[in-house]
Amino acid sequence: MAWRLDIAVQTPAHAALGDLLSYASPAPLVPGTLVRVPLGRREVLGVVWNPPVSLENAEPDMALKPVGAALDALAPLGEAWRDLVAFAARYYQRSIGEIALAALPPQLRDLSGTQLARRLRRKTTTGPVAETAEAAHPVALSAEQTAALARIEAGDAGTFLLVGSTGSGKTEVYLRCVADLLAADPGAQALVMVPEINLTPQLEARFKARFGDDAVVSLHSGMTNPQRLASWLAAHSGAARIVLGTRMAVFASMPGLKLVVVDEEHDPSYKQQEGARYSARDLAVWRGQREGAKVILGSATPSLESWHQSRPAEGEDPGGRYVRLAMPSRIGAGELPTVRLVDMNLQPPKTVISGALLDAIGQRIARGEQSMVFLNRRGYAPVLACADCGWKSECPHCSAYRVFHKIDRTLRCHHCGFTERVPRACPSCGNPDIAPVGRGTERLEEHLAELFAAVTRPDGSAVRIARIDADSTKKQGALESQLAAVHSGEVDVLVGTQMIAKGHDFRRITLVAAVNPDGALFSSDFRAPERLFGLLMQSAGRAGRDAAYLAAQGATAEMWIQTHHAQHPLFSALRRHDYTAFARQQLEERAAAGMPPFAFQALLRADARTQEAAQAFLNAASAAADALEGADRVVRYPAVPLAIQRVANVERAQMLIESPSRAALQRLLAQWQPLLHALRRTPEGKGVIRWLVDVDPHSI
DNA sequence: AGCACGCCGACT
DNA sequence: GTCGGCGTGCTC
Repeated sequence: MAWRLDIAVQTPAHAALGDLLSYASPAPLVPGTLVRVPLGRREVLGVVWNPPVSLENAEPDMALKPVGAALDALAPLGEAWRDLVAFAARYYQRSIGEIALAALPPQLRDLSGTQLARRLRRKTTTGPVAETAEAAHPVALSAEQTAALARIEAGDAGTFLLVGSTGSGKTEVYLRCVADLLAADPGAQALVMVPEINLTPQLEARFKARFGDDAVVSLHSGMTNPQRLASWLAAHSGAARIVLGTRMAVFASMPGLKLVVVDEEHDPSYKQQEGARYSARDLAVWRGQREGAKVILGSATPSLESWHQSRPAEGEDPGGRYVRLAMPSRIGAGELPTVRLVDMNLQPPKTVISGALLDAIGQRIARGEQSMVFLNRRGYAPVLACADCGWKSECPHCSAYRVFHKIDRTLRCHHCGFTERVPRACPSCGNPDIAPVGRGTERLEEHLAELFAAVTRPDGSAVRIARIDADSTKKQGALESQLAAVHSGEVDVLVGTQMIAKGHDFRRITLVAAVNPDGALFSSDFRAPERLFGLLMQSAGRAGRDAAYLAAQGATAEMWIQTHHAQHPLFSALRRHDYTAFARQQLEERAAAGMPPFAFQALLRADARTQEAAQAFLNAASAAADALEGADRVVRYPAVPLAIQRVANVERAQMLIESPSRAALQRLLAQWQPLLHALRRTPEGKGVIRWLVDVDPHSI
């Protein structure tokens, strides 16, 4: 008896291949089984997707290749997991195989069945969660935490938006929720996601302290392949009760999943920006509903989408898809910092740090407190320019300037990576006097060191300034050691990019300053204000996290913002720490303009050798869509170049597609896909290097 | 995506 | 005379 198996293999949806490939098998392998199959001249890993079909009476219309070895030491991937993958593939316009194989640990691809069996034997101890010292003596919950926890635990399932200010103890609610769940159900598993790899170690430490080392595994791209495989296997077998990870963890195989936590759910990192452009937060919500698991979305500044979808638990206004739970008070932390706006229009021209802010930082240094200065631009200066001829440090391959990095005297393109030594003189006119324009974290660090050269710490030693950004933390372990220096109090002033705004629990910082946040206020990206508000609120949350310390110091926590637009409503809401007012104002604007969350969007992007070719493809695609069913319910905007039009000598253009109905947008995209493939073979598709669809794009 | 086959420039 | 550039085409 022979069977036909439909198998998902890693082929992109771009190819002229069907989604699933069919193979012959002597055995009716069940869906979810991992198999090795021949594809062209190589052998690849695949997942049996559909129930086997008997070939008994079938005509041999196509010679099917036989499947290779099945990895039968491994339990087949469950139906819920396959549903999640299939949904993600459909929704984000990718092939099933692409999503499925990307969701599996890479090492599974080159491990033989026997090797795998050996790995599995090594660790499959499903035991009760260890009683750790911390678990035996949990901290008392506040009234707000108790209420939120009670509401989450009240029903069997549901999605909750936990709106808690920084320091309100959201993590403790997650921990309790997980603890109660695991105690009540010996087979239950919990998935906890954080936006960035950097945040996993501290979360892991906290969960392991509570639940023991064996109960917890991590899943993120910073791990080695063997580590990832081990974690994945532990999750898949149920041995790991808790999986912590970044967005990729949303696809972890967890047969007992009962709870999903998405911490800092508003964070843009949850949206994958390469390959399959999925939103791990949105998939987490879908997965929770599909599997009957509870989902907790946590944030101090929720995404406007989530806010809009949610309604208060005790409200007169029902109908939200998520239950909104508020935890406005900080626990063990001081009051939220006082927000001080510095109107830069009233400062002398070219002021970098206003006198008042300098004084405030200086006083803190003298008292032995720490300050954090935040500037979202790494490098020394964003541009190098010649005052004589007007030459600027443009990247020859991109429509962007190369950033001046003084440390190694290079000009570096942050888009394509092209790096050169800084020229001694202007390459255009020979003038030796070329100067940096604007400032990045490197220059700010240097500037602050000069300004505070004469200031001493309480013990009489010199001021210590540190910088944390993507450049300073490139080396393995660099971030950890730099953070440790801040925690130990060695550092007085910490300069950095948004990397330092997120999550880190600094106890002695009493002042946070954003020295130049204005860029996002008038950005062409309609989501920029939302991101800025979240980032500033999050940054503010770094100050005054330890009430006892503040009291001992007799200090108050402050958030300083230097701006040329002090009257902007964003800042007035920030000043009151009033997310609700900010959200209301933004949602009114969005509603009036028919933008998300009141509309649903997708982008069609094309990359080509020339801008004309890229746009020609998009225009042809748009014309082709006219004939599609339901096209009248979807608006297609004209093709435009991307904000950074050319990267690495590739011209980029995009077209926005929008509809008030998600279903209508989805229907159009599904029908469009085959037309787009076909278009590449036409004259309009000539010169197109690649095209892609981005559903629910984050930046436009 | 891989990985082939297939035609045109600088090297043993 | 070969090694190798990446341009089209195929993979159940």
